[in-house]
Amino acid sequence: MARTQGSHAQITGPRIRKAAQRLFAQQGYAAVSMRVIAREVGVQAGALYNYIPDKQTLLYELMRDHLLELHEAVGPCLVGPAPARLEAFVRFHIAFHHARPEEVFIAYMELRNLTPANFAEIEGLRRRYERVLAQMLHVGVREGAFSVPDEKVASMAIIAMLTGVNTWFREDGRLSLGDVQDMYWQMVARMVSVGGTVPS
Amino acid sequence: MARTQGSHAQITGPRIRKAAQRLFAQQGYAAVSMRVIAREVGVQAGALYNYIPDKQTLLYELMRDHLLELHEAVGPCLVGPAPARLEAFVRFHIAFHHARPEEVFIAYMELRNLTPANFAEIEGLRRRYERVLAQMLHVGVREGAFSVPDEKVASMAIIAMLTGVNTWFREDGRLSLGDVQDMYWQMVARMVSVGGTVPS
DNA sequence: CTTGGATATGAACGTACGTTCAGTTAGCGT
DNA sequence: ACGCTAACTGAACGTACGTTCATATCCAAG
Repeated sequence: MARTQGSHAQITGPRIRKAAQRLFAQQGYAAVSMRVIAREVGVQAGALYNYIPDKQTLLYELMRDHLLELHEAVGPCLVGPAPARLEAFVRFHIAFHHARPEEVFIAYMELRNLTPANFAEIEGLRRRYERVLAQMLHVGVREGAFSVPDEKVASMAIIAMLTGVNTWFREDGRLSLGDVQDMYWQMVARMVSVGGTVPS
Repeated sequence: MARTQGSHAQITGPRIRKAAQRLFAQQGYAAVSMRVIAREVGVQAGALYNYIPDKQTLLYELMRDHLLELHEAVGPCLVGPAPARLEAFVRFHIAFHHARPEEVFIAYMELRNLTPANFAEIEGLRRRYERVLAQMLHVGVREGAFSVPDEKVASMAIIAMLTGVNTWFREDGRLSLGDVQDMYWQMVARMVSVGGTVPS
């Protein structure tokens, strides 16, 4: 047998990526075999190599696509006065990451399974995103709207705290995502002293 | 050959754990074989089973010991007035985690490689630590020293932000660990409104 | 109806995995 | 001096790994 009924390339390709994404997030890159991904898609392992050069590239492209999408999506947060931009960023980061738990998980957990060259690329994209927030804080501080101990440290602190939402928030819990966005914005606003100076 | 010169059980046992810790942190549980751990210790793979029942238990015990040590070490932070307790907690969490990057990395990244029973145990210990901070905030809010949108959410936000230090802080960077502790305490203090009310 | 390329199969490659166990040695207590 | 046992070796178990490739089938275009 070969080429089973109704099979098409434009369907199999994306299905491989989706299956790999789900399995990598659930069990980890090293723990998921090509044969398991293939079974999930409904083909034999050999067929995967019509769509990807190897397992490593599959992981790399999942991460890269996620980060490129992140960069595109954060664009609209970069207009308006500093406090409004920061609020938009906080709400955006929470919503974007909540909508893509698998991509986020992989992008954070599987960095060490990348080859050095691929790691450098992904790390670069991640750093670029962190600089978006750092720059936002920098402008706000210069304008007198924000006050932080250190712009880079504050941006790392804020991103870590926002990304952390994914580890505990559940859709069916006592809080809605909107509630969580409100709370985190309130905490971040206080942290950077939006709307008033805090005594030392 | 058997039993090479100068080998002793009370040395080999801890060496296995140390080697596994380093390798798991560097390459991930699934990517590290028993043979590699054994080579690192200087024995054959079979000898490992004089000290551990299996690979899974080795991972579980590394995580459990780390979390138990964390619980013991946080004890001294639980005395004094609420703001002092919170400051002690912030400084403690940063210092404790900075001193144990491998243990921290494993405890966060390898949860999904635990069997369900082991996962439940580790998750319980992690939750208990989170409740330490949540309780601290609860008391502070009741006494009027703190103001947060939600005690549980704030505790998750603070822990995520503090743990995040491990992902970027380097000993040889422009900041000392003391600088970082100061900055994070300042940000956390503002976040929970220590020392003054912040306008909405 | 024929044909050719796209799409898949399934076997095979060499290597590695976690774990067990009979056998061998080293060093201690006596 | 010597036996005992803790400590370790090295081979073996069955299974799985990522990747390649000759082969087979399907479908669309002519």
